[in-house]
Amino acid sequence: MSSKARYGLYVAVELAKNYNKGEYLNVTTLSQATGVSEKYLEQIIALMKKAEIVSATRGATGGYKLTATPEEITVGQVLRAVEDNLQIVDCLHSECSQRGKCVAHNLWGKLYDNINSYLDTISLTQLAEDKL
Amino acid sequence: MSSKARYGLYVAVELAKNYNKGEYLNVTTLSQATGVSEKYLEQIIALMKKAEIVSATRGATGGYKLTATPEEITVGQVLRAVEDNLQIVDCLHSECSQRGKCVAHNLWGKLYDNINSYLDTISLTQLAEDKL
DNA sequence: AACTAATCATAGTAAATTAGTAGGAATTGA
DNA sequence: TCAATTCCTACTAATTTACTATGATTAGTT
Repeated sequence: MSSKARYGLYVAVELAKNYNKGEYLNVTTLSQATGVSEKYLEQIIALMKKAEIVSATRGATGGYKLTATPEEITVGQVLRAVEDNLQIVDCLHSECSQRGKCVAHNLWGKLYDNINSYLDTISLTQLAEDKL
Repeated sequence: MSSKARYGLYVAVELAKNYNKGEYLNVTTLSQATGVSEKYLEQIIALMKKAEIVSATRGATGGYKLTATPEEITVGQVLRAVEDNLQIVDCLHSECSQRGKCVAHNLWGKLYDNINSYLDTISLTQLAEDKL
């Protein structure tokens, strides 16, 4: 797992903690809470936004919030949004010249399913409360 | 997963196919069977040997064979031997200054356990016969 | 004893990836 | 209009990956 995965979880947990307030948290606040630079967080949050885990408002008073409750959003959603390597190998979800010939290919597919079904059992609430 | 993981599985499957003959396969044979260079395979097999999945004899007529039956050896054993990244993050099994403070750390541990317990249900025989 | 075929050990390297930094455009509330 | 914010994209140093290369060591054969 890359630093993006870890930082993505930090951001998600921070937004989860503040979810009931209904406010948008800006990147400066998130940077202070997580200890990650604002500029790097922007890039990571952009991926989460693309995956529709967070929504944003721009301009003054802008910021980010979760698009669903922390009970509904899973660790799997966050990691798939942020971590390219979660797909195990590049050829798994693109075309692969060895498809069918490579003994590993099907294994990677099954492993991917296994990992994701586990990660999707864990909500942000569970992660935040360390109830794994 | 790196190329070492894939090639490690190729080698393991090839040795599994020839297990009943009881012979040692040399790296030239394995290279031809897998399409991977001899020199790169040597390095990968060295890791498998260190993990006691394969044994070797040197000198003329030397080569490699599995240390147990293909039914007994699991895909998990091979991948742990060969793939550093299987441990998800470096800090998981070494000292980590953030231990306890980092919400991700425990998750990585649970994920690691989950992945390995899955991979350890799959034998080389199953992999070779594509019965996942 | 010499020869040959093999493993074993380790150094080196080009390409790709990671983990950021940096600059500035676009947006929006006051 | 101004100021605070997100959004977009280019750049870069350090690390990792995926090998290649060289040579020492070992052991069966002649």
